[in-house]
Amino acid sequence: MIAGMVERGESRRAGARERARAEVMAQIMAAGRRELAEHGADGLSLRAVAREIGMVSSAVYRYVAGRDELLTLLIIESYDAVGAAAERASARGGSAAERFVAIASAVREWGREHPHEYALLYGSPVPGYRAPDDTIASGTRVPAAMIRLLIEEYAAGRLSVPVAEDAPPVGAALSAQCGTVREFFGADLPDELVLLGIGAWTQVYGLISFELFGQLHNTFEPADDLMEHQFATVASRVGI
Amino acid sequence: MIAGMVERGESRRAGARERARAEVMAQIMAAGRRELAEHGADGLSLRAVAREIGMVSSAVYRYVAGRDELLTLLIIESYDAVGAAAERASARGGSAAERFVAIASAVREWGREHPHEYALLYGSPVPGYRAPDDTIASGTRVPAAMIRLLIEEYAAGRLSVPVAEDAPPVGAALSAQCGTVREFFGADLPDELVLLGIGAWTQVYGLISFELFGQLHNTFEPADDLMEHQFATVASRVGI
DNA sequence: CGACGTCGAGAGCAGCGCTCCGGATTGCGA
DNA sequence: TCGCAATCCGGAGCGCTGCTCTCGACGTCG
Repeated sequence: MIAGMVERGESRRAGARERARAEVMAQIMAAGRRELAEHGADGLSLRAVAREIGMVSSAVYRYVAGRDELLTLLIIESYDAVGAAAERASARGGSAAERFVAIASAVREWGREHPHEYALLYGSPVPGYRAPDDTIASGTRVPAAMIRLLIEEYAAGRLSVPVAEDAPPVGAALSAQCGTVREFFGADLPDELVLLGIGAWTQVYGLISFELFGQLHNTFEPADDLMEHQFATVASRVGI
Repeated sequence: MIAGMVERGESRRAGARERARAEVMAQIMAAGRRELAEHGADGLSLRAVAREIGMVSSAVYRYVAGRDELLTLLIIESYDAVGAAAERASARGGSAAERFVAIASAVREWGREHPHEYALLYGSPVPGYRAPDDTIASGTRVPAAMIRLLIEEYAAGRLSVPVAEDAPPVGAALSAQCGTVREFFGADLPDELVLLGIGAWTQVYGLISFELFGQLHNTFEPADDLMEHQFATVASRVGI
């Protein structure tokens, strides 16, 4: 048996057992992904996952601590998926404004293709469930792509700090919080531009969420034109 | 018995039975509100509601068709509550900018006090649950308060249509959708200002949701300063 | 006063998350 | 190579959920 495995090139050091375990784990994740996509976070049933991969429910607990942990794993996976989509969109090039719109559109597109996952990431947090810190690293990829855009433009001198006299002042506490963001990126970006970026991201998020959560029903639906217009407006407001 | 009721001024036409029914219904709603506030939408259990009012679960079905209907009733109630809060804030007077910030702050405050209700209204829609049209009337009260502000300012001639040459054009389809909004209010408001209002509301919603849904964790928390700054920024951007 | 309609209680079904236990299988070291 | 120990899977079971059905009791109205 072991000889056969070695013959097939399966490293004995890797451990056939670990391989099997990894495979089952992958099956669980895949089934969980399917269940999540079809029935949503609330409908994600560990028993259904077990059924789908031909296991009894208690066996799944050997791999996953519980429903919440499976949900967390899927959240991280989804954060990375939408983050990667945003980064790909940004990397496609073009003017800064075009890249910003591309990022926003990519997030929207991903959300339309994975509404349940989007809801899991950006909708109301599942009650009784506190997102562990593991997720925040993956969760910042989308806004990071936007901020990075501003950083690049600012570094290239193509972005000027808005000096509107009626702009609200930035207090010390708020400035310190902006510093946290700046520190995270290890780059220079004035408070005003950090806040401009936050405002842009929150508006994009608000627009996409309104569409996906059905708040635009009976008014701006289909929302393609609205999104295109608003994304462009935000981009021009940012000054890129 | 009936005589006694009549003596106490209880109209016989109203029916003692109907009175009792209304009272039980009120108890169900109150218990549902408590459960919702404490355990969230997912934790809202019809059995727990029944238990709380000293009934067996099946009896509750005489009053409510099911869990979804109870949720819908609570949604409408909550929409009206936050809508009323926004309208009160707007009615407190002040400059247009002050009133706008007051509306946004009122919504934020309401959300902080009723996080589960806010999530139910503006978070991911409960899977498998389609919001009936009953809710949309109540659901538009908050954005309506904001749009109404713009309408008043525009009617008073204190608001000019932004004519930035780099502003994205408004296509025919989008303009028609803006017309729907205009028609709803029965007032005059250029497309550009409608879209400006939509943008303002989506950004305010995005900001509040980010705070309440924990997306600002480890960065802009506490978020009071950020909110104050961003709300003011949005107000000044709208031109009020 | 009687019949009808309403109401609450109870039992029951299927599903859920999760735990515990027993038997089978696997892998590693003696 | 053999045996022990770790690992793993299946089954049973607990308490919870939403929802349905039936039955007895009661109020309401003709």
